[in-house]
Amino acid sequence: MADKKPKREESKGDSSKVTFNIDKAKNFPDWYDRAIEVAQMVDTRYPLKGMNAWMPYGFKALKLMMRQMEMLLDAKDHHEVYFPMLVPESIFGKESEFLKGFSGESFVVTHAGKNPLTEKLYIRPTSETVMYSMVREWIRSFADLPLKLYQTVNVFRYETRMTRPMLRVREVVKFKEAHTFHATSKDADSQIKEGIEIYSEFFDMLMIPYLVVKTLPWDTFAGAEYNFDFMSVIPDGKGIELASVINLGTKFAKAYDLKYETEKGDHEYVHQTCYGISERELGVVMAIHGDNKGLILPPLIAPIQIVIVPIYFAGREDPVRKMCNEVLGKLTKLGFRVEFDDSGKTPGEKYYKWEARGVPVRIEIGPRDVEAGKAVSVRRDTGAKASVPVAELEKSIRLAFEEINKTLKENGQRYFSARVLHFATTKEVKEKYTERLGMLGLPWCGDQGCAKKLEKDIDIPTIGFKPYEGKGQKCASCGKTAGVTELFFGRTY
RNA sequence: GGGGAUGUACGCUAACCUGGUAGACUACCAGCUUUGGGAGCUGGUCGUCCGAGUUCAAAUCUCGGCAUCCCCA
Repeated sequence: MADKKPKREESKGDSSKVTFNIDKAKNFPDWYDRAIEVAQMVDTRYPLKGMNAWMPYGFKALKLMMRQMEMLLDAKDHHEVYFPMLVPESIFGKESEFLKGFSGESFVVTHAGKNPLTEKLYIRPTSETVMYSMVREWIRSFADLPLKLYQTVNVFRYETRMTRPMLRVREVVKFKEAHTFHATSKDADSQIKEGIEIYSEFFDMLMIPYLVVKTLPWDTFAGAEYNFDFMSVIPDGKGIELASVINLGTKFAKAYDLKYETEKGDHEYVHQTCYGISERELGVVMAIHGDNKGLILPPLIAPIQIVIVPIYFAGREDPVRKMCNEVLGKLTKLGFRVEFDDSGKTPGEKYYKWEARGVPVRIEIGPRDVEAGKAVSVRRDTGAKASVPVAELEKSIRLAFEEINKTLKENGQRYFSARVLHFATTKEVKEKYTERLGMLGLPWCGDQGCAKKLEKDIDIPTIGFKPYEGKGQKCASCGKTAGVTELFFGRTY
């Protein structure tokens, strides 16, 4: 493994200098570790696999991101709740498919001090079982439905594969899981649509490009009827699941006896959905948009949106400091998250520091600016500098934020379209998909045998499928034209 | 689950093979000085993963534990 903290790269001159020099497509793990380190997102030194300490800056970014999701959920009548972290084995094991899927990767509490517990306690790997055993008491009649809940909790999964901060962890931090309860299967289906809309809006806000696919029937979430996955790609070409929107049908309702009384007085099982996101999303934002200076954060979730760097000269500090404070006060009042870096470091060092953290806009103020009543504004994404009259700073910053968003969105789309490829036949895949990076789609008739055959043929695992825009595709396996969808393949995280 | 590698200061690394004063860089602290892209000078703080064994003497050799990383299933 390369040095974790190599010597500074040789400078090419001015703002083209970088903090480190790692090709994130070729050597993603090293790039990602360095980016996290220089941005002070999480501290990876805690001696437990897959469990990291969140540092102030990283945690603020995470909270800002999660706040957006809360606003989206609240706007659609989801209510926040909290359920316990420990689950008695008797409750955990009620839904057999769920038990099969999750018992192997759960941490289990067996002792209290030295004394063995009479019943094993599971630490939630996700909260279906905990919540449903209680919500059973909360739902009496059709008038209680739909019930849409969410909670923000840490969940624990004993990952055996390699872990990576945020992207794959054993302690998932601030897992935001929504669980909904409905009278009919039709209602549950439309809730799935709402879930997809909420998540689409969320990922659009974060400038994360994605693909929504339906998971293959033999590959659904443990205990689910069907689910949709939001998939993106990280720079090394591996697919990554951003989120899953899951229709649980009545499987859990039957296991946990979740019934409601209908208008006629009958008792019916409720229909359920669930969907969740986690810290992983932040990791993906960093991975897709970061560069060799560090992070590039969308202004929406940047803990510091604007940093003010004073340029002092001996004996002339006061007017500069005064103006910096004025600008700080003015911008803060306008609602921006602003930092005035008045530390004793040199300007250059400050530039590197705040660029590493992905601060969208930097304002430099020196004696020249004070005299002219101007400030220099620098964009993190492009490095473009502009001298702006102080009176026009607000306007200029708002415009810069818009442009940064636009740039990130376009970069994201370009990035993604180069990594999601569409083919008609396996022959074409073998000829053209030589680097085997990203995800690829092939036409598929819907038959399990055909999917397995294609998977084996091109030696890349299936991800999920989605309808084609047009018509006329032939299944790449059997050649049938009826009911053909695009089946996606890719190596995933 | 199977295999391999590694553990020295916040970080990176030297000394380990061949046992004998733990050293450099970075970071951090103090002072001076400087500031439009990682300045400099002086001084200072901090370290051999844990346990056992061998030895006059262990960072170094042996055994065990713990942790991390990598590869394979």
